[in-house]
Amino acid sequence: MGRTPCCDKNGLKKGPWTPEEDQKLIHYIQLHGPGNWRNLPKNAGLQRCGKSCRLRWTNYLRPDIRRGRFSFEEEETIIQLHSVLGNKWSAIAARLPGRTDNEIKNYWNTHIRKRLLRMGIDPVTHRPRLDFLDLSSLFNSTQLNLSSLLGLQALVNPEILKLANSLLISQTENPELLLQKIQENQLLNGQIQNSQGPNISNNQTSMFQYNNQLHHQVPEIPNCTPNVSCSSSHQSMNGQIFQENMMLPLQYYSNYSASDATENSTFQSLNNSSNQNSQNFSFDTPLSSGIEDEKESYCSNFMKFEIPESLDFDDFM
DNA sequence: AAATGTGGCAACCGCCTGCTA
DNA sequence: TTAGCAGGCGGTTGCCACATT
Repeated sequence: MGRTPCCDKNGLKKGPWTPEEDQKLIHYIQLHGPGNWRNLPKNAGLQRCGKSCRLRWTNYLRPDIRRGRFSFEEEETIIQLHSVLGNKWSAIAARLPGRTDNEIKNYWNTHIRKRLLRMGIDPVTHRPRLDFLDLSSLFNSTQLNLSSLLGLQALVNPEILKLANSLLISQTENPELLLQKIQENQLLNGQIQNSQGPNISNNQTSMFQYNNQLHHQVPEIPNCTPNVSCSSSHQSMNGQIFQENMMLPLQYYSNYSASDATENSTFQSLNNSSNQNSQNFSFDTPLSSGIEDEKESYCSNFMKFEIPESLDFDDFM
């Protein structure tokens, strides 16, 4: 069965919408409501196809659309939902009030996806990409003492491991439950925001305080990207277990913010946080360096993958 | 100042799904 | 049961603004 075009394209306008066209569409929908997109252009006096009108309305003109940069919480939610739903942009958008699937899709492709790649995280699987990591630097680094590295496992916050584990289980066994948890998390974030005012930096600070603890607990390994921490797992090494152990806990994702403004506010927040407790956090790169460098350094600081204690490095070689 | 490169985003394309007759 | 249709969806394109050379 051949798919017939939604409208006769002859004589219909394409390309960017003019303010006049927008006004016509808004006026018509205000009077008659959305729907019946096939007949809408004719009735509204628009030389557009119905599909174009629907897209223009749902992606741009709808009054409940939230314009502007994505908040930190929104970015975090997108990443969490994408790890469960994949490229189901409409499903993700349904859980982000005021955001359209198109907007989220664009934002993912232009900001989040690239950043995950730069961090060595596969944006499809949400797992670290070994092919992106310069593992040789791990072995060639004269400053990396492998035995002491493996001894770090006791320093990893067990709560992080617990959360990562529950996330992994939820993701693989019960995606719906994970979605529910994410929604609960969103509600909680909203409550925190409401109780603390509209400034998201409060929430960011609380989140980063936790990361700061992590950062404090796991000593830096200079000249080693990514930095490596050890899992408390005592499972024997095999491909599957290793891969699952390599699933990143959510905290690692939350260490960046994709929009420039949010990045700046994030770093301000971090900076303030570190000022309040200077022993709790320190940048590898001085804050006087470029923002981009800060971001890279900042991201790499948190690329702390879990490596099973029994990992045999010969398997890699 | 001009040419070129790059990133972001609105909009389009074509396939899929579900409803209806 | 099946054909036809409208609406929805994800992938892709192309334009424009800004950055860089």
